[in-house]
Amino acid sequence: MPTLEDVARRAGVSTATVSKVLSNTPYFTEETRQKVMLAVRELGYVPNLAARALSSGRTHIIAVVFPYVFEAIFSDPLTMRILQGIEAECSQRGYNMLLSTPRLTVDGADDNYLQLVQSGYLDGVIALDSYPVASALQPVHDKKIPAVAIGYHHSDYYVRSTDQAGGCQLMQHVLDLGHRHIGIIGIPDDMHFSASRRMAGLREAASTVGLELDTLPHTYGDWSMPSGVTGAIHLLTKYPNLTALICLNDRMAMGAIQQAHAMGRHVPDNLTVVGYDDIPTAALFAPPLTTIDQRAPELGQLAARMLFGVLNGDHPESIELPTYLIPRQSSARVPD
Amino acid sequence: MPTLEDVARRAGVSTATVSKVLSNTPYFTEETRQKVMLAVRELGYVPNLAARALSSGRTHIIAVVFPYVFEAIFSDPLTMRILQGIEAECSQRGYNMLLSTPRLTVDGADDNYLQLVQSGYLDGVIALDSYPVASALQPVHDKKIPAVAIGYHHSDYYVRSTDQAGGCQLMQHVLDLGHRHIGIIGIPDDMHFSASRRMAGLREAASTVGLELDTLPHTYGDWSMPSGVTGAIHLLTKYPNLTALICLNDRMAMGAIQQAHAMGRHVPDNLTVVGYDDIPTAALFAPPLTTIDQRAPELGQLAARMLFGVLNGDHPESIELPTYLIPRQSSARVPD
DNA sequence: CTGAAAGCGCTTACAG
DNA sequence: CTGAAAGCGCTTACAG
Repeated sequence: MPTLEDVARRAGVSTATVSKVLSNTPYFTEETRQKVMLAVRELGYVPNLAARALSSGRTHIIAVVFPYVFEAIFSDPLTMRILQGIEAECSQRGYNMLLSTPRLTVDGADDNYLQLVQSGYLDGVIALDSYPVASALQPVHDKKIPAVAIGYHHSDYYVRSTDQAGGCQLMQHVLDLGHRHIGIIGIPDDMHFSASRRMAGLREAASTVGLELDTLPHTYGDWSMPSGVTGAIHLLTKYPNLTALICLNDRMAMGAIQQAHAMGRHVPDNLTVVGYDDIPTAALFAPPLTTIDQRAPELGQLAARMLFGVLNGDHPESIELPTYLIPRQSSARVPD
Repeated sequence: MPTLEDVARRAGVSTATVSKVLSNTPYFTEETRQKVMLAVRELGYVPNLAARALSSGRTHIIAVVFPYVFEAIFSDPLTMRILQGIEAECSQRGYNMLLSTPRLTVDGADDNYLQLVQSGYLDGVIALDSYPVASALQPVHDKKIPAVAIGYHHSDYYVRSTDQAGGCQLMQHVLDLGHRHIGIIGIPDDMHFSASRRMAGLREAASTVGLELDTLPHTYGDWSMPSGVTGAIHLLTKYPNLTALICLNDRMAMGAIQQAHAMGRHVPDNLTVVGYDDIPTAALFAPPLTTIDQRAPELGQLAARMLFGVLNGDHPESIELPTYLIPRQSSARVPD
């Protein structure tokens, strides 16, 4: 492979000149620039990024950190849509995206991840930071690498969805349809910040009609569809008079609906089931799911944009994205 | 950050010694090793990967290349499951995964991608290489970077699914149920190798009962669920006597089923619809989808394992993974 | 506007 | 078994 030096020799200038021309420093005669660019083209020169990284301290690599906690993140459509938003922004800016999926426990992240963070490979980090168990960004902050959190851990820069407002909208919708016998399929307490905020939203809305959330039948899942099945079995068996099920994400809602049908309940005539996230399948499920859109791709894109801002020395404002109720056919008025 | 030199000074040895101890070269007294490791720990030393990359020529980064052709790859569950398989293997081996999503056209891949490939950042590449329009691996091969293809373009090392056999199984299943009025929702010719192989499989099985595939009603989609809806509208309107629809992937099949229901056809009593891929939602759809399992995570994992083999100087055998028919409730005997 | 030279932090023959 | 020294391919003050 041709090096900077080869280019310099061919163009009849110094390596310093080539380097500066290539990095678009001003103050060069048009003639010099031409000579250099010609040599670059003739030689098919491409800079060696490792060398550039070592001498400049910038790698043009950012890490996207999606910790493993509950289960395979790759089967979570929501995560993937966030990733999509980040990717769009990175590829446009010519940054490379290192996908890191550390295992996160109370002891922190795994060693591979820690090594990566300290390796000097990363110009910046975007992390899903929603697990109270530990902050994926802690080691990143320690190393003073520019970072933006998607979530609730402490971080100078973050984007997040207004989860509480979303929970509120969801409960309000169910209440507006006249339901009072409502079951909840949630996430174990203190396992997930967003889930806790959504619960807080449910509680807030419930209290406006004098309903105490903690008195409602509830059970826990792990975001997966099978856990929605299990949750529905539990709730519908023990509390057959329930007329509505609120699930903290769409996949659990889809599992719950499937199970409800298997148990002879018809959604929505006989049972209202609502979800959260508006993943792509939600609209296409039978019946189409009433849910909350939290604009996942936008979340990712804004996080990336914010990181690039920080990388440029800006101090962007952190962002809270609003949520939107998407009423579809899985919810209906309570039967008389 | 402490450097190798700091460690050497503290341990009272040379940098060469530290470097060799850390890379597990043999021939060191236990005492030396101890001294070095102690200094490493005391200083919290972590190697600078850019420096290591520059001097050793190895970056410990592999690129996972998923080209954009049809649409957002991140909403394709199949792609995500392949990624999951690759990730599992990489994280176990301590390799970092750079996710690259070039735009692929007849003119080849975009410049960012080309630059990346030539940058010296990549120890190896795994690429989805199924688009006849261009090989994502061409520039990688040109640069002589170790690579494995998931797909059909020419490559020394590849993994792929036996798509033709899968197509065959699928058609056979439909024929076994007595269907002869069969519509096909496929992919435009020569747009996707796997799709073409699956079609070849359909043709092969059809011919065993004297059915000529090209005489069957067919239409094209783009893998997406909405394109399955459109395809079903077209086919069911123009050929109301169809008793079965074969779709080349699950998402189009789900779209088709939804549309069939909207048009008053009942699946499977009144219409059989089958898909391909066995994505996670397939089992949970209403009705659960009859489909072909092509073991996507395994595909990814084997590709990664193969790449690491090549990186170690092996010459692993390329692999074809078998497919499995998964009969569920979206297919049934043709009504009398 | 351009260049000489040091330096980024490692690894790797080569000696001993 | 250990070390001195060159070299990987860039960038960046510093001079001029």
